[in-house]
Amino acid sequence: MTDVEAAVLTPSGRHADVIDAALTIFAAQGYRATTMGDIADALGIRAPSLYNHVKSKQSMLQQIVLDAMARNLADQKAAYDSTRDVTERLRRMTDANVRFHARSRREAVVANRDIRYLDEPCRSKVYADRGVFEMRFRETIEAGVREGAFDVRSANLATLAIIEMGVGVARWFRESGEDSESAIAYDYGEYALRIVGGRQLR
Amino acid sequence: MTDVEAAVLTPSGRHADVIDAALTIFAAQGYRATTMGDIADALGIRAPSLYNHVKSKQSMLQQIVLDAMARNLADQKAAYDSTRDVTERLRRMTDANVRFHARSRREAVVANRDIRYLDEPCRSKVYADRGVFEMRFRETIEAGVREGAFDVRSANLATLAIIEMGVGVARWFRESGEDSESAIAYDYGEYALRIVGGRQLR
DNA sequence: CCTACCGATCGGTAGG
DNA sequence: CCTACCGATCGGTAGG
Repeated sequence: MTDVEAAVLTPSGRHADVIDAALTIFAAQGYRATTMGDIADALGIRAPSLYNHVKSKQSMLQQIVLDAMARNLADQKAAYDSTRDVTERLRRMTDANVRFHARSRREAVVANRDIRYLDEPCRSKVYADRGVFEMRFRETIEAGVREGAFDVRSANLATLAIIEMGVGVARWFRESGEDSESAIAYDYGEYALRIVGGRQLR
Repeated sequence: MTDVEAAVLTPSGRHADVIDAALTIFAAQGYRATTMGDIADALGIRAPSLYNHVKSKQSMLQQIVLDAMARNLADQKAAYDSTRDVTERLRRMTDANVRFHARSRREAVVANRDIRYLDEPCRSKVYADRGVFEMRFRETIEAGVREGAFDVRSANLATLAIIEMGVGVARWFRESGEDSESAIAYDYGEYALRIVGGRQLR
């Protein structure tokens, strides 16, 4: 790397480095139990130096959670828009949710566990996003029941069960584990269709 | 209540009152964000007075989590031992897990979210208990696959999906909600059988 | 990016 | 069950 490249990359890249270190430590220890000193240690600097790159501890949490929620919602919307068949739509939304929780484990853990420490209006925004997220599953399952493609007593309960099993992936997934992200996403897509009583591939 | 009854009940009942107040506030705010002053406020006393009833903030967390884990494990074991039919066994264990997470919402939230703040050797004990808990599901599903009662690619993935959807109940269940504890327990029992490809009642 | 430091908060103890 | 208080920690600022 030339000096010019370093001069250009370092100022902009440093912010991302700080956020990434914060993300790792927030996920491992919890937001409230993480000190600015912990984050600084991970970067080999002193705590006050962090304030050259981020505004506050709270601002890091907000960036992490808002960005993660936006990505999960965008992936879900792409899955939703990719087909008009309810069976395929439910499978693809479940697949997207599982992949998000496998790829963005740290973000998912922090967003779910530390959402309560978000200052307003950020916290309300995240709850609202979550409502939209749930609604797309619920409406898809309700549509499937109306069309006769699915057979389940409560679309709401099925929605919550399908979402929660995907959220759980963030808690135990390891890159080095027995099942690949794709294997898990595929199987969980099948589970979702089984839960709602829909037709499956296998 | 007579004075004698009050004299007998108050000293022993006070410890339980403190734990219950701590449990409510731990669940709402998180262990690290809860101060001894918060718990004292809920009881109408001053923070130092709490130490007449409990040893420390940490000891309250340990009692709450250890007790909850023991109850969930005991309920699961009763379900496991109540039948030798794998289908009925899986249904009943799922039912017990859902009922635990609906009845002991606060305990479940604290146990799952704040387990990392448990001092050793308590933390290791809880992880070990969790291993036993998972193993009973895994073995039941594996047995069902061997017997031909279930049809699922990965017993491990099905185990995690079934457990996690039950854990999720603690996050949204309300006594006043649309579905009763029994309705949810029943439907989730069906979901579990559907996930593993087993026969269902409906 | 650093050192020095401030104001606030917290778990727990002393002593009654 | 209380008041008074201690030692430690923390997020953030000043000033360089």
